Amino acid sequence: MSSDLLAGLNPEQLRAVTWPAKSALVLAGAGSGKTRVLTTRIAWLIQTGQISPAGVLAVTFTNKAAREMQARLAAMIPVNVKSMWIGTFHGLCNRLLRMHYRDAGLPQTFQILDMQDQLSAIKRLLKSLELSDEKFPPRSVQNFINGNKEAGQRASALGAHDFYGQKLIELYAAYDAQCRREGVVDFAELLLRSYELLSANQALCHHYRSRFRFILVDEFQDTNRLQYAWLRLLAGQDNAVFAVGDDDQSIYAFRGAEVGNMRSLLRDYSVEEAIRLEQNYRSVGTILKAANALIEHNDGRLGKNLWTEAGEGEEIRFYEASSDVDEAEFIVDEVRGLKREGMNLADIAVLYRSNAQSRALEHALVNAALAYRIYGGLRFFERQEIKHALAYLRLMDNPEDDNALLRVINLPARGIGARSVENLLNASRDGGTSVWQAACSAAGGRTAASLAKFVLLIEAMRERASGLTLAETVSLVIDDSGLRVMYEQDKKESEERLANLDELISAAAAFVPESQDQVLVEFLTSAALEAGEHQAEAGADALQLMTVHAAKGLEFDAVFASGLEEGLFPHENSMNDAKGLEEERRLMYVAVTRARQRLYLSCAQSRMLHGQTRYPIRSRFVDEVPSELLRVLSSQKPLVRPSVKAPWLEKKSQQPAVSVVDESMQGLHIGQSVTHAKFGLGVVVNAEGGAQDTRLQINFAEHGLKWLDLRYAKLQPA
DNA sequence: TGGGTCAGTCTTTTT
DNA sequence: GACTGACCCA
Repeated sequence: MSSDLLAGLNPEQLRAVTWPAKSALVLAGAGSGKTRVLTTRIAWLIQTGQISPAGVLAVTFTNKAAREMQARLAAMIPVNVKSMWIGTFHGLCNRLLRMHYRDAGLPQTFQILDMQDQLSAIKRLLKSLELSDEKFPPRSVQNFINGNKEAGQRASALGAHDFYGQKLIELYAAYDAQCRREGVVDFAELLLRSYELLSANQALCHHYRSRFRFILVDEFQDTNRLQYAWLRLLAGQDNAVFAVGDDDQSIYAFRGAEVGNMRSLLRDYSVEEAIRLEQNYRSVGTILKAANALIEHNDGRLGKNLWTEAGEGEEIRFYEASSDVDEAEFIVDEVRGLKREGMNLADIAVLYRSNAQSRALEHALVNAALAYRIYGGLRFFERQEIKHALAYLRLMDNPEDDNALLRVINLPARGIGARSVENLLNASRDGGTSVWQAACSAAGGRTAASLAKFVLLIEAMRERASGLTLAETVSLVIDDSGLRVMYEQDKKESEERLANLDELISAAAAFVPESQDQVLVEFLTSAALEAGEHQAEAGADALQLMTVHAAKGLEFDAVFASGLEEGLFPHENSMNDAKGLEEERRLMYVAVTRARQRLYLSCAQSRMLHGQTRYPIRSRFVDEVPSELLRVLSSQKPLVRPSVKAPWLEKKSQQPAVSVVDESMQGLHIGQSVTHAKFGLGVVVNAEGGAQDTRLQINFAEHGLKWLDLRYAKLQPA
């Protein structure tokens, strides 16, 4: 009967699926059927009696992927998929910590801080320690803490060479102490804490080791050091780690992912050779050729070449727009055309490097009345009204949660202003208590009628909520806290916010808890862990807009890779070191390999960014695609930059550029491509000075922005 | 205390 | 452009 399962697999897939009970590394190219391999292997292991469902530990990259894997398995074999441990690292660690909260030294109902919460916790800490956030930017403190946690390092294990470093370490320790006091745990802490739980607790570790004989990991290229260590710990000497990944699609180094884990796995688990899945079932030939050519430019790859039995397909279309607006309009036109040809909007994606780029697209789409869906930006559980409501819920569950308390203590305004809060914070710091306790004692005092009311409000809500369902509780909180009235009175955006609050009640009604006794905690946990993954879900027929990161693992009939400009894609923060640039290129590789049939590449000669206009030049990634694969669209805009008068010049009327008389520019103008003997190709982006001393600012492809004196710089129109 | 305005800042990607 | 923090005034 296992032949059913294995039917239709190609030889490499079959080899991977039926790999014996030892560790393996599967190098799975984009569109090579890796999800199928992974799920089929689990099904095969169960069907051949090598493991029971409860012995399965599978790690996915997103919660959505975990759900999909469960659904697929349920369709493949008749087992209770609930008994399997399938989830993200964070989800699995959360599960572990909830089950063994005592051993882990956590309160039973510990709450999870998302990045926002963590940041505000850090800001609060800095304030209480009277450290200026100029010297210690909360963001970098956050990075420091998370970076170290992801490397498995506690503050106590760190050493510093200088005063500043020492201070950071102290902050890290103080932050952890604060979290402990408040009963909260950040993302990285979930992992680190469960790692420590297992390594400190032999019996527990053994228990899980003997349970999970087979450990399967998807998107292995995006695991970080701590996750790798966690896997090693669980695998011990005897268990088999079956890791599936693609080093060419490693795009999360910025948050600690180590592609090197792939090589480490080969070494640490004595895997002789990786299994390569190179046959692609997704894209046509030209797209694969482009992807292969592009990724060739990276060094140190494990090596892999995608091929297909499908035909060559169409050429890749390239369009260089005059502006971001023009680019958006071009995309809209093409999407309309595709729709006329019968393509579903939902099978078309517009990808971009950063979320901010969606604005121009959105604008054009609204004008064109095309249905679209944007993934990214603010997620549901990150919206302020939702976070406010959740904060009340958290507070009811655990009043020691200072983060939650401070968020809503004066929201809606109830006469507890900045001054009172300050006093509370001081009292809590001096007394070594939570802010809640400080509020309780201060509420007894004479001046604190509003504080007393707040304390009573929370307690009353807690009492009234007992015995209610989750949805009823959420509804009660929204009403009794005054949030609903507050938004009803507030005209700005109130409709949407109220709708979101109602949506929260619906989400609570639809929530399926694992157990009956911790429903609220589970709900809050899932809100934090799944805050809204930026992954597309099937829905109405609408054009899909998302970042390239969010598109990982997805595929579309047609893909627009937009904003292919130096400084944007590759992003300026990453393009100056080799590693950063290679990650950008992998990102581009991911973008390209999302497309099944048709791929568009586009860039713009001018773009509004951060509220000002920039004149970027075409991304090097466009040039890394072999030109014979490209079809350049728009005849009046050849690959070489045109030297027509740029339309955006009019907009620059307040800019210094205007003070320059035309003659002084020797026939050059802003937006024009030029070459310089030393700096190479660039674009004139600004000008200043008078007729005698004109200086031009030029954005060079290789050397970035430079001011050059027109009298000396020998510039040639390109 | 609370609401308003304004200037200044920082913008890559996210489990 | 969006969000923050600072400042001012009722």
